[in-house]
Amino acid sequence: MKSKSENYFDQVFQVVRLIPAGRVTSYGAIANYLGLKSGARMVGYAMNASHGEKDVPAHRVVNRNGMLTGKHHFSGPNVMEELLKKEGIRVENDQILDFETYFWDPSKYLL
DNA sequence: ATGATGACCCTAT
DNA sequence: AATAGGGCCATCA
Repeated sequence: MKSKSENYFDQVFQVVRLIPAGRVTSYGAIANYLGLKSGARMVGYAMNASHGEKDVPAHRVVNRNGMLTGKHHFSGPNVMEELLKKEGIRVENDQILDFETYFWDPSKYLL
């Protein structure tokens, strides 16, 4: 059933898996790196499929605003921020503090 | 095939 | 500065 669609998600999974611990990135950054014309929306959709994957730290992926928009999609309501806190990232009110400091740009680091 | 939804982003007022 | 709306396109019913 997957066919080529799986390849599309695979691209996103690859990048997300490459995110170093203690770092975060945004959907738009991934979409930009992969050149996804679809926009950041499909990146988030791919993350939804990442639920079945194990090595896909979706908690390290947040929106452009550094806000944990997808925290509700995790196993628990506060799982995402808890994971980020364990990584050493400060999270408050579903938003990452010093987001720019922890931001990890794939097109810049993966180069 | 159409309609509706969505872990978003950008531009305009 | 803050708020509102539109656009992008893949997946589901």
